[in-house]
Amino acid sequence: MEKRVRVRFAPSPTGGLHMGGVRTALFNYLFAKKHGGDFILRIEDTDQTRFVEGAEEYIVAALKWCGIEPNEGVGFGDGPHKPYRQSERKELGIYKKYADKLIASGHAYYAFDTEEELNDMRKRLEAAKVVAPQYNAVTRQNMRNSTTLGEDEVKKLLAEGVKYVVRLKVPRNEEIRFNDIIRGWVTVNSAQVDDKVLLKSDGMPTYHLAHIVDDIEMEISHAVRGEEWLPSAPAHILIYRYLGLEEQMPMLAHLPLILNPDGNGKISKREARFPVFPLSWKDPREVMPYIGYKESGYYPEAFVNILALLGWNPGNNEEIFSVAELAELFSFERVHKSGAKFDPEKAKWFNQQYLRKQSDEDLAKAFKPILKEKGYEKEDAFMIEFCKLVKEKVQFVHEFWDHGKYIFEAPTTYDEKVITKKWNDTSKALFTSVLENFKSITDWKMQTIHDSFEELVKQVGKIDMQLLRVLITGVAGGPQLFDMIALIEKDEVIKRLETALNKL
RNA sequence: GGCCCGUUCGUCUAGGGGUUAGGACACGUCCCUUUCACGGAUGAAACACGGGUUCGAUUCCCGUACGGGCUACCA
Repeated sequence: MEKRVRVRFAPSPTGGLHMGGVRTALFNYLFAKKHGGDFILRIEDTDQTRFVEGAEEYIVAALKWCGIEPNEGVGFGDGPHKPYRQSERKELGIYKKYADKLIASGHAYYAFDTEEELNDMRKRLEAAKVVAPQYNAVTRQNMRNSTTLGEDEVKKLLAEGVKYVVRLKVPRNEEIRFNDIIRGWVTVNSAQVDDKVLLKSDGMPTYHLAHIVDDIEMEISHAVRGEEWLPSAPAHILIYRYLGLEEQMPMLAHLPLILNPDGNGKISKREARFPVFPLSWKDPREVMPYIGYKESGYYPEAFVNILALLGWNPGNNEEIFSVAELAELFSFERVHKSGAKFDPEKAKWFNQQYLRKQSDEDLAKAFKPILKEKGYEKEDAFMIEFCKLVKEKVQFVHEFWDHGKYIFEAPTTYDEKVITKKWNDTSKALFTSVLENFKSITDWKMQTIHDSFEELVKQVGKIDMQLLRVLITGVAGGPQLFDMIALIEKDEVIKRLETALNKL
């Protein structure tokens, strides 16, 4: 029988969750949805030295904003496998049990080496031109551990409470093969794998032990994680094997990385000239907060859509997908092997697509507080009409201001290019007649203004529309001219025309 | 350095033994609009290189180059 699909997103709370992490969470979520399975949030807080205040809360909030909510785990309700925080699970003795089992079966051992001794070992190996110094089948023979020390000595050290770690006893030369859903068969020789620390001297498990124990105990069916874990996967295979759990081992899927748009390498929060966090993140160790996608004006649906198409696509030419559609379409077979450079320009385009789907009413509602900040308040009908007029020019709601502020504010300067090119001796008389014409209009509606203007043109000849636009708004471009004039309202238009005629 | 993974327009990608190698973003031109944008049309733009295998390779295999990841009592 097929195992029930149970996947997990298992970040460590060492900082804000960035877009790479969100994408990993997303792919887990989509896979779970697709197969009617479970999606779990597990917090891997086994490194006490790297714990960052607020990180866990941030992870939960970010997932909520993105709409990719786990149905089990920290912040989303306990399931049958609680607790979901590894520090709490450690207190329950869960990991030690497994470590002891490995020691008992001879697949792990105690190591008493101090930091200095480890450093000395590396220095010695480097001096001897060993290419990759590591604690392994060869070097462990010269170190202080339970494979070299006598049984009595080990017992004595343990009884004395001497600090120790538990290391995995990796064989000297053995082919390790595993089948990655995305990458296919990967083969590594165990000589490349070091004797990984399983239990640290503070009693905490390392990632290597903890995630395996938890994946087994939480009945995880697929371990979906970033490519950076590929090199340590062989060690993980060994742990499952030595625990006698190879049969229950989750399927492995290593996701390609999201790379920097310029230059290369993994996306880094420091260098990026675009947001890397879903929500703004204030690191307690740093002064400046990092602005997020949310604060930059992105819709969560757009953000998720962008992420989904980084390293995956459905195989057709479509690009706009809701989360539900993505869940329907998703499969690991269509996930790439190679990393994807993130393109901030295309990200904006995605947001624009989602903005256009919004109703004028919703856009008006969203823009209202921004306008208020600028010092203007207008009734709803006005706002809706305004958004309708300007929406096709913007990618973000806050851009309504940049592209439409002249509707609220009279111009202080006039587009020089247009004025130099088009303003001449006859202009003043011409636009004075426009002013008079406008003054005579009683029914200030787009069609009426337009018709009246047409009549005037018949009498006085061609009037430059762009010049008219510049006199009223100061800028050369903008939305449909007569729609805009109607929106600005009669008194204001007349006032602006008078001012312009005086100034020019 | 070593190991692992990868490589189709600038970027995201489709495709896959025989194609005019398709789409999207960005860019150019034109049309629409008495403006800008939207929209439409169109252009420029790619199979990293070298060897095989094959009647035929961008597609399969092997090398090389390049890129990335890992190389901690971090995840």
